[in-house]
Amino acid sequence: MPSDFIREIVAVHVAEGNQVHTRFPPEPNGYLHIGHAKSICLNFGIAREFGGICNLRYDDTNPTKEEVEYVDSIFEDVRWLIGGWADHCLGLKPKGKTPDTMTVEGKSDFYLAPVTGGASTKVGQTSSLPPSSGEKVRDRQDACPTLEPFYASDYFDQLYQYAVALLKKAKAYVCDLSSEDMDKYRGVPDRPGKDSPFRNRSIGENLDLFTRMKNGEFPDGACTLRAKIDMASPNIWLRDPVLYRIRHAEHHHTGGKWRIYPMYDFAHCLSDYLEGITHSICTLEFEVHRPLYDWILENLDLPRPLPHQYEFARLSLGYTVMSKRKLMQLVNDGLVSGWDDPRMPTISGLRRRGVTASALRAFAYHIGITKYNGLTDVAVLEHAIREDLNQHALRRLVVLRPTKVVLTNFPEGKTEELDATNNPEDPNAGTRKVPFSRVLYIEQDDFTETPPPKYFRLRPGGEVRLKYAYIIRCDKVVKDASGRIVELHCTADLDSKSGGPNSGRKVKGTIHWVSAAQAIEAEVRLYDRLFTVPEPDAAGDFKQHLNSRSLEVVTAKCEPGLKDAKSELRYQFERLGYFCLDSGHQPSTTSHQLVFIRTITLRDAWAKEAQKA
RNA sequence: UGCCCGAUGGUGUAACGGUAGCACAGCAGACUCUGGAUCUGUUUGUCAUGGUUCAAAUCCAUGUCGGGCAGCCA
Repeated sequence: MPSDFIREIVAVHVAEGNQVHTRFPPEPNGYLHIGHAKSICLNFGIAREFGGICNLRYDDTNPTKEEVEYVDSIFEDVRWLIGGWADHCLGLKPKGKTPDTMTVEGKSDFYLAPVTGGASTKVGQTSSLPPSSGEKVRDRQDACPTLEPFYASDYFDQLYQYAVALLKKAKAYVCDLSSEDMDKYRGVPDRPGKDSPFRNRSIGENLDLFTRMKNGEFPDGACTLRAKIDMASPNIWLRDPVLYRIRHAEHHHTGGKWRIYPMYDFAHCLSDYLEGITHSICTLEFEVHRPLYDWILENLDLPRPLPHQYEFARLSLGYTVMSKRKLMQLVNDGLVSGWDDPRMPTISGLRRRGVTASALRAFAYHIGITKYNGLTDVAVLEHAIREDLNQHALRRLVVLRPTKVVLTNFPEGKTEELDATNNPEDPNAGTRKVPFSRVLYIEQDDFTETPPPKYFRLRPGGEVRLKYAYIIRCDKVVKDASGRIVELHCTADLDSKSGGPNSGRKVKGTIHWVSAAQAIEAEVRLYDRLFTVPEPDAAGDFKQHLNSRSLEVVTAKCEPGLKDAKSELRYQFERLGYFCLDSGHQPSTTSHQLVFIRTITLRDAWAKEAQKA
């Protein structure tokens, strides 16, 4: 079980006999990325470890930036990530439900209870491999018939009433200052601001003005509702922050009902309160907002226990960018194929790439939770991916860049069926048959006429074992007029067959191969990291550091059984890497029936050795 | 030059006044019909200076460096 400073706080809270209730509150203005995955694993992990619930809530208070496409993708990504791990902790609510009015300690109050979404969300997989990776939620009704995530926008009525309550206590006011003037009045961090000339309007006048704001009597920007705190505070966020602004805009969830929309600071703490959140966990940049979070709740004189905010460092990953703005730029500029491009650090991109949810969770576990802003080495992610895939991936023989081999002493027309292990890490995975015949393909890299030191693959006059088959010796290199290798003539040691009585003879190298007659072709997309430098957004335009070779497409020769490859399975093409079917692939885009994506290469000790030379 | 937060090997993290540990990466070796996996060994660290204490990564002070805050974004 992971341990960090936030879990320590939660543990104390639980030891005192309290329930834990967290929430994951994304704004639906883009796709979720691996940084969100860190937050999801934290919030749902805490709920899971301490017997609590974690609500999924859209923080949708800005209608001009949010879209239903993002609402849907977020729900899908969250369910995929926590599937088989924390479904039972997922807090949802009945469709269309808004907060109940209740009385606590003689005070009128609002509350919206969660329903744990486990069974009803149809994400019940327990394996680390998702049954339908990357399948879009095309029909929102279908995805979850009776339950849905929480929406901050479902609280607009209550939020409005809380604002009125503040107004009645003379703790807020309607301010007519333009945005530019407000900037001037705010002052700068080391100089106090000055009071707005509208700061001391009467309660009656404020109430009237706020009502008229709500009724849409003023244009965008004409005025705002502000908290009356302290224009001289050293904390900028306490200098009479804006609570409501006017936006004559259609909202993806509330439609045309509202002309005023609450700001994050006002909506977030109260949404937490409404849902009975105990620990409101966010990233470090909100640390300076915490006094405001507390101020709003405290000054409303609420009857139930108040939520508290805790902050941790967001994820920075080497060789990638994380901000939604930059990711959106990559999408909009056509630099990648979409939010789910396999090179994107988005959850949907990683999923399409073949990364499993359990690998992502393992990654989140390994990086930990602190308040230190560091840069996490991608090697940690890559290790988590390989470790997970190594356990589950089915081994298959595929040649990415073929060189033809003719076994001159093997009978023409003869085909043998050889036994091959499906997964040496998992005896239950069994074996399969692969055809072997006179003409084969091997990897171009597995033969050279000029072997460097320690090269122990095939060379003229040298021997290698063909995995699961025979030891062969290269007798002759056949070239065309331009000197390009056309084929290799080899002889097989027919006494060396794998599993046979005389198979014990050792040779230095073992290589993979595919029988030419039975081979099937597939398009294989070899993805590499998107950027060439560890910190693409450190300075200047991050797009300058795009890796021009982040995608290479080859036509590979595959063992015939791969025609039945399944998108929910993961494959290891032996000695090459981990691959999966492209779930985002549209059949019309290629002449090949099969399209594989390389999730990640195998660790390659030879590449390191070769580099030394 | 205001306020808030942070600093432990190359990287990320643990140690909660009492032996600085783990993971990744690196290096060396064993094993291997995947140069994968596995196994073994191993290099490298408490930002600085003072103070408190029998004892400080930990507490205090000062400094240095890094991050955040001046949207009617979240």
